[in-house]
Amino acid sequence: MPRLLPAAAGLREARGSLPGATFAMCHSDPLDKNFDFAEAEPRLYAGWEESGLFRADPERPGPPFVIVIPPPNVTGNLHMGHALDATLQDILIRYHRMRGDNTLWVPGTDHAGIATQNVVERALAAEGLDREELGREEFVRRVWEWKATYGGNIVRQLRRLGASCDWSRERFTMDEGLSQAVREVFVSLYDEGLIYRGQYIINWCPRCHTAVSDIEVEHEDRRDSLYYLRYETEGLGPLVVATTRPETCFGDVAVAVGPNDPRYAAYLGREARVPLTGRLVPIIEDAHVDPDFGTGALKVTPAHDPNDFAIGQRHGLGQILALDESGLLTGAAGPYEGLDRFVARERMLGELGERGLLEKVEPLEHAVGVCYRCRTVIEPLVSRQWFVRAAPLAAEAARAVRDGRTRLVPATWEKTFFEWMDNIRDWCVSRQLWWGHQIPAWYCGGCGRTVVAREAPAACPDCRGTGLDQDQDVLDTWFSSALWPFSTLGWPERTRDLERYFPTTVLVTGFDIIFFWVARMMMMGLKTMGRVPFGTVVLHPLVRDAQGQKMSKSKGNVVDPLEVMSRQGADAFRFALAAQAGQARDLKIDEQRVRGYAKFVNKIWNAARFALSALAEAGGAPGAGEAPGDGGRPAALPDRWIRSRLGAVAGECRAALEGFHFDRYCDLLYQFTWYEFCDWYLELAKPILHGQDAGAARGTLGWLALSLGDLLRLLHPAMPFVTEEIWRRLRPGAGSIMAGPFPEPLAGEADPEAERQVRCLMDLTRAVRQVRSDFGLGPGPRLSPVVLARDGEIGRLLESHAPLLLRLMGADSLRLAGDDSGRPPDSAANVLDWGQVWTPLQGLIDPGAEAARLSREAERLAKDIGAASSKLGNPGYLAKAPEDVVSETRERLAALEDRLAAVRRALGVVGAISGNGPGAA
RNA sequence: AGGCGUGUAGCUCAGUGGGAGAGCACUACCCUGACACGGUAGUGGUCAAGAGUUCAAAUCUCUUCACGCCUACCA
Repeated sequence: MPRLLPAAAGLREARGSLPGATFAMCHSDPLDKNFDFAEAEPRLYAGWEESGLFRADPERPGPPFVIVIPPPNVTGNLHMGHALDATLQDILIRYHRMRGDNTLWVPGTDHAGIATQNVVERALAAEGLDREELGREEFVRRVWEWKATYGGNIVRQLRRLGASCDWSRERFTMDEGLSQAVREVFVSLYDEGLIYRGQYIINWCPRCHTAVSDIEVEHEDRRDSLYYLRYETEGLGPLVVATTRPETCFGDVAVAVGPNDPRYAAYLGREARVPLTGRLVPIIEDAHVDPDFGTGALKVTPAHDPNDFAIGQRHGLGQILALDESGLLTGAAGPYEGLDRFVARERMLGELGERGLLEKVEPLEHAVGVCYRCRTVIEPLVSRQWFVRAAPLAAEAARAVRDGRTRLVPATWEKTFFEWMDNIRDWCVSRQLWWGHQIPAWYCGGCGRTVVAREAPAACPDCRGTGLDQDQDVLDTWFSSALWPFSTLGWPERTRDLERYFPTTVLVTGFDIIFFWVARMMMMGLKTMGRVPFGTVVLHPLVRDAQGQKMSKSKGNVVDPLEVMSRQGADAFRFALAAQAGQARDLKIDEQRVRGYAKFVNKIWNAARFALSALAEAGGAPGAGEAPGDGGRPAALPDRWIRSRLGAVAGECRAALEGFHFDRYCDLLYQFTWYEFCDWYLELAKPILHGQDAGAARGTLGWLALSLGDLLRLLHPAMPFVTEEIWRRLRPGAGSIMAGPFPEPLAGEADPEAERQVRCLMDLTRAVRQVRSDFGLGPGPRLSPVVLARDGEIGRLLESHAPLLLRLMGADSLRLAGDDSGRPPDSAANVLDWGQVWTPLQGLIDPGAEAARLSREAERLAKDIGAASSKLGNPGYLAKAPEDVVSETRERLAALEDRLAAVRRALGVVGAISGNGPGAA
């Protein structure tokens, strides 16, 4: 009678109190040859969502395991980076959920200031509208409207991937609660003097019409020109200055030369005439000037160059704005006023040439700053902006990483992190946009006082005037994302979620936003919460195309994850991403590889098909929880073996996931599933299942079902859909596979004896198959191998499994022969007497080719034997190498020698067949 | 300029002190009753180059070469 398997024999049942779930009927026929992912994925996902298994409950027991998703842009569509990010997070979340941890995965989206504003502006342009026409209020209303219509894309797309987020906790960076968090942080940092407003040189995008922070400027190498301009002086002849931006000369306030530069000693204290304007500026010396670059003289334009700005400060020089916010020349440029900077440059060069003020032009390769959003050349500009004083915050963040409160994985990123944190500059947080968190600062029209407050003040605290105007700027979008780990949990309210789930456990993201996001979350988390916002940061590679090129629309090499999923299925896609998520910096996504894992999904599906049909044949599925057998331990060798191996693999999977080695986890399961579970276990189980012994068949069937279930559980975090679909057929009514448990190695299941015996069966089988293959026999001819059984145990093993071996080998009979060498075989392959097998094969083989092949093998073996024996003849090795290493080498040497002997015997046989081949050497 | 990283089979990549591995591709044979999206057996490598440390180096150290990325105020 089948009975319930005792817990000790199976893998632990679910702990905790995850809600049981009921599911809709399975639709596809269990006997379909392929998994119909297109049908199953949406159905399964809907079932999961309804079941409530994604939802976190702070009152449940269990250690918290919390991830906040890196919020994608609300206007965005799922790209490869998101897909990788979400896959890795989902693997961790599902693994920990199955383990019984109290898991929470917070999803959400980012309002993405510039990006979103640009997108909506483009859409309006298509309607013939522009933002200025609409006015701020109407424009912002349109953006919200846009968000309502299109903002759900990415969230739906994450569902297609199988992401098990807690959608009841979905957040948006401009939600009321999160906006409140933003104001709260801004005001308290201002009160502490960590936020200030000031007139400094900043990076200005003339297309987006806004300031951008230093890290939002990307540098592109460009071939440009270096122009040598003559600045006339009184009596001393012209002073030649090299510049790449001649149009900024209208903003020049000085010419600087290096300290103690003998070439220019006479010029110091004199004045130079700015070309085309006739304006006189002082000639000064400053340490910044590199005497070896250009002419060793530098024009100083404090309003339009960060270095010149610093020089201007040092020397108390003024500033002249030569360019406006659209990149057009100002009134300072006289006749050039109103011209675009690049147009003006061309025209000026003509005039300079005509007037003999252009000494020469040299080609120059240099880096040009461009806007990371629209790639327009950035114009440094003096402007009044809000800044976060970053150094003290960064110092805390760096300390937290140095003392291990937050760990970066892989740790090599720590150096990069410190490098930046130790050299951090103040963060310009104001943006001249309409879409975003408006800065909570008000200016009194009466007395000019600035009021920074959580809510709009009714009147000026100084003059009581009511004419207060709020700052028109909004905050950098990264300001609100920096608060994400706690703002999403309800802060500044003291919520139950915040208490239970903060700090979060792991942050998973690409290394490209370490500075933009990770560092700033650390700074804000430490400042605001007094704790690091996450314990571990997992930095994954960046996804590239199959050639390793960055994906971009202009290159046309963008691979759409949705398309890949619709062709190959979400499971295959996820598995491909995770299997390649090693410690490298690039992840090359190639659909061929995804296709390979789709085959793997098919392999799993068919293994299940086999098991399910065997269960059905046995008269109603006993279910994986039921198995006959004694004392809950498997009796048959294949079952003992697979239980032992499953336990070991479960342990390795756990270790891989705990260490964030997603690639190892995937590789492990791919190899085990295909080459052990399918190729060997199922094959070894077949004769038992189809055999005469009904009790044995029932027993193996139970273990087969149980083991398949455990395998599915191991695979589930990476391949949620197919594993769930099979699980429901395998254990109807048992609830979702995602409720766990995740298999773990149990001491009672390790069975080294069974593993050794199965290895031996495998070696023997392989040896015979090799004979068959080497001689090109095909499956037709029946063989009668003779095995040299050199010890009683092996003999008994072979005798007890003779039918199995005959089946595997395709042999008619299997004979055991004694051996007089007395050496115990350590590799069963070596006990086959090939000569006995081959002798009757005369006429079926090509002796010449066979002799050549065997000679090559003999050569290789001799080389390996030479290496191993010289090692064993080395006194240093024997003295210093660990004992197990030495004995391993001895065993290997013996095995190699056995093999060589067999190959030589074989050569003798081949020689005998050919009549003149190489003799038995 | 500085920092980081990479270089292992045709391709994509694991492997961090003791037998050079995986997937794909390739070759041969096989539609064996889960799967031809399959099975079996194979081919293929001076682990970029050189030197050093060690009984022992793909692995540790140094140098060189090639490539990539990041940071940076050479106008």
